[in-house]
Amino acid sequence: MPELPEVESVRRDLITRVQGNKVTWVEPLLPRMVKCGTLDDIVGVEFTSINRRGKFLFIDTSGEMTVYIHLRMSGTLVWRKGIEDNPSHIRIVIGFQNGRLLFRDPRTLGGIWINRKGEHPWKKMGLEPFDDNLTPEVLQKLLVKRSIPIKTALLDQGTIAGIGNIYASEILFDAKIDPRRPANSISNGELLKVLNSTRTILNAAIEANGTTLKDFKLSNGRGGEFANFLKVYAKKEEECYICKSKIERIVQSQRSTFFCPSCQTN
DNA sequence: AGCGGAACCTGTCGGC
DNA sequence: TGCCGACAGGTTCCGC
Repeated sequence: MPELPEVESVRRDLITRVQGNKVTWVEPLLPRMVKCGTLDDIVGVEFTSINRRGKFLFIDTSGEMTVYIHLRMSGTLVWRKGIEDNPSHIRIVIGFQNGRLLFRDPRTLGGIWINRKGEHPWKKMGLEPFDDNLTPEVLQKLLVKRSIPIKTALLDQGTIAGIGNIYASEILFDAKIDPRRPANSISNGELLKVLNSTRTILNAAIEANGTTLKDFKLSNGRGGEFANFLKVYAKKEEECYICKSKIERIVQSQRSTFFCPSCQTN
């Protein structure tokens, strides 16, 4: 479910809920979602800062451990301050004196890692989209041996961190590039367009608190507003707002891709 | 090394 | 109403 803008929105939201708070109790209702370490190791420590890398949230603590959270497809974090019953599909509970943070995840694909400081759970992670070191030249070097479609390459977290299925389609529409083109056929000038579109779209999506199509919610239960600004994603058979052609849906790497066959011809 | 496809899960929705 | 396949904001693993 959540891509970079959604995770970033969750991060900003969490700062207002749990930054500076001390964990007083934990409850791993679905233990297999604790991917590494044990929740017991964070009882008694303070959450000192809430950070993000790609689609991972990570929380620095006053103790020895860092808490990493990945929401995968259907994860959300829910804040409850009273003693009401939990909503459905709560897998992990992190309790504080003033409330509790609930990791809700119907599909149970998400996870939490309790790692020693500096030991992150990801193997390969590209530069952050807003990193000044991310240039067309860097991208070209990453893609030169890759014959997979550019859309699929954008989903690879080793290319640019944080892009997912919605924004990959939106970015390529904005850059006017055919999602089916081999990644290593994209010129430097076009990679600059991809980069600019990535930044424009992710920025706008963060400002809108992300995209809520169905499940995505912030800890207060509210969704993001960027669905109102999507140009192609989930718009099969609708008219392209620029040229009035019908938006098409194709499948690449077992995922939906949406694009305008007339605007994205290069 | 790079690629395609299956696997991991559960829920929902549309068609017949 | 009920069943069944398609589909869902993601990643990892396995064989070629």
